[in-house]
Amino acid sequence: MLVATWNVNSIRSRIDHVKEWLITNKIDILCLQETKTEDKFFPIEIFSDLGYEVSISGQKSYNGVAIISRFPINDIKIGFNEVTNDYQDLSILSEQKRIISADINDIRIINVYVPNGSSINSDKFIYKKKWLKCLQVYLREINKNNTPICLLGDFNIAPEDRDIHTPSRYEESIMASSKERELLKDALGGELEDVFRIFEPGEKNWSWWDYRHSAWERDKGWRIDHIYLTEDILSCANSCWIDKEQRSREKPSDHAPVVVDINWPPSDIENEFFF
DNA sequence: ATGGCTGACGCTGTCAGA
Repeated sequence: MLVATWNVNSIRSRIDHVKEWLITNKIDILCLQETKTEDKFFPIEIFSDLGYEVSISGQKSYNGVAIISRFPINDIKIGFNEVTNDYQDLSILSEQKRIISADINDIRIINVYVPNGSSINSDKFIYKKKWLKCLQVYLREINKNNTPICLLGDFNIAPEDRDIHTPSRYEESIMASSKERELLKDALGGELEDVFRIFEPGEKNWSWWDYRHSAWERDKGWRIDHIYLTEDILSCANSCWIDKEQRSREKPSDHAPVVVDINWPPSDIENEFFF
């Protein structure tokens, strides 16, 4: 089973790329961020015509997340407030459409678009910190159910220096600061593993290249799009990769998709022994 | 790179992203 995450920077601008990529790569579950459209304008029928179910949480111009799945999507939860109700800034944190989760094939799929934060001394960074703390509460709540979790999306954080092209230039700046790295780590709580790093420990593995400064041509990127798995699915993961080719296309998103291949449901393996 | 691309909105400029 192939599960993917992709910040598409507007689904309506990227629809041809997304559709083609989905078909060519036989993706089973695709989580999108920055769809940048109200739900009424989301091109649902393009995906349903291909046999996918679609769950969306969008807003005008900014943010927006979506789950596109070949398998039935159950128990959809939009925003933080449908999962947790004991966090103080819940109403402010729910205004921006940045999180959607659902049960698919007995996995809790959690699709997030973490705020960028703008700069360390801005109000937006305060918002980012609050958002990450609320994510921690949210994940604790979902973890109580003991279902396998796949948390994926655009985290707007490079977890380590090897996830930045020139780390020395970005010490304690946005997306690289120790504070946001710590908050992300706290949210993951030791339960969720960055599956890409299980298979690929090396440097120069980026998922985002700035549109400016010829960042793509100079391969100056960051790895800020991640897939985190709980141990029960992690042990079924075969591989994880970043599809850089999508960043090289005409009119690309500034992010490339990240894909994980999982042997799921795990009973398939047992069946191979029997038959 | 002191915000130098891109997209949305809606109007020929402004905001936001990362």
